[in-house]
Amino acid sequence: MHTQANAFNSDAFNTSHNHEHCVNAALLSAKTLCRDRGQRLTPVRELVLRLIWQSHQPLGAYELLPQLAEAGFNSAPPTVYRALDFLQELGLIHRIASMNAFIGCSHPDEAHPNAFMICRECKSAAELDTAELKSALSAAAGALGFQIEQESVELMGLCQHCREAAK
Amino acid sequence: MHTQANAFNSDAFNTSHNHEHCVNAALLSAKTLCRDRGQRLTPVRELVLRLIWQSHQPLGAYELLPQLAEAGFNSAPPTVYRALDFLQELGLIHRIASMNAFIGCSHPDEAHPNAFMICRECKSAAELDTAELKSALSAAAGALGFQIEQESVELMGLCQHCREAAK
DNA sequence: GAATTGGCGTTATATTATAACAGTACACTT
DNA sequence: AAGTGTACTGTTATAATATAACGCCAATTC
Ligand SMILES: [Zn+2]
Ligand SMILES: [Zn+2]
Ligand SMILES: [Zn+2]
Ligand SMILES: [Zn+2]
Repeated sequence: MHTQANAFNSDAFNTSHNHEHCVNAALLSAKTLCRDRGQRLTPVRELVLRLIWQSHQPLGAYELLPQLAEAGFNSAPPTVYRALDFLQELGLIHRIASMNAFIGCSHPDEAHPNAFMICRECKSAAELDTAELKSALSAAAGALGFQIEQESVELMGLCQHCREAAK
Repeated sequence: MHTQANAFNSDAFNTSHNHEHCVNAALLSAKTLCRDRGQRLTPVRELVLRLIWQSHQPLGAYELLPQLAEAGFNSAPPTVYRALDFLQELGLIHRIASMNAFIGCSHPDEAHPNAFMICRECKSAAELDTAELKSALSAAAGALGFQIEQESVELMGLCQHCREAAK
């Protein structure tokens, strides 16, 4: 079963759901967010967002290009990077620095750290719930006088699914 | 004052010390570690390690090339990347993915997560003490059935030094 | 000292990302 | 509706980061 509520619960590792629902919910939410902020979710941007959301695995910019071409858009790097920058600035996607790849944000309306679990087996990535994590980070850094402005947490490992499959 | 003990206390933000001591201690420690593991700290590798340690700021591979050339080594990318890979595998340096850059490890003898604070002002980076952090991460990820194998934490912000200077 | 291994030099190329400028669509004013 | 400015996109070129592949030499092993 799959409700809008859990479309945003970061459970990308559970692949046994109708992911099209997630994608549609994310697009709807993105449209609202853009309207609220006076930004335009143009066709290229919307397509890029859809393509990224369709994948549970972070996608590289150059993986998107052929799909843009297929949809009749210009498929030169600047096109996709511009869309990615826009989506990132609005908090609709995150960049996974260790992979040079991008993935949809599961709760773009609230400010939160960039924190992901990435499965080495299925390559899926899911956002980490970060209320407690954030305070642990602040405490650790604050003890050394460091004031955090932006977090990036990327945890590599095995998701539950792949762990069970490996047994 | 500056003892070997605090050469490894991660306080890269405190620039008011004789950093040459840190560098020498790191090189000495690297030599021991290599000998123990039957690895060779060749001249190129040693120079790369020294260059990286000399900087409190993470250095990119291509920043090292001219300095290798100056020292009479080949200065093509593969040379420096091979040295960097070697040093990384031995845990002597860390890669900061969000910056495509490398920095010396302040405690290469003990296994630990890749966790850094990076100052946006002075660009210095310092390792985070991670005993508690690690358990916070494991707890957060474990609650979702994710088994962490490798951590990467990169915190951007302002170090104490720059924070005080900004007042 | 022959064979094997590991490290380096070298050339070429892959991958990721941005600069710069021209044209086009949209939003806003009048 | 026409004019005007702005934001978005197309296009070409190039920068920045990283790796593949191969051959040579030096060290280690047998
Ligand atoms: Zn998010
Ligand atoms: Zn998995
Ligand atoms: Zn370290
Ligand atoms: Zn600073």
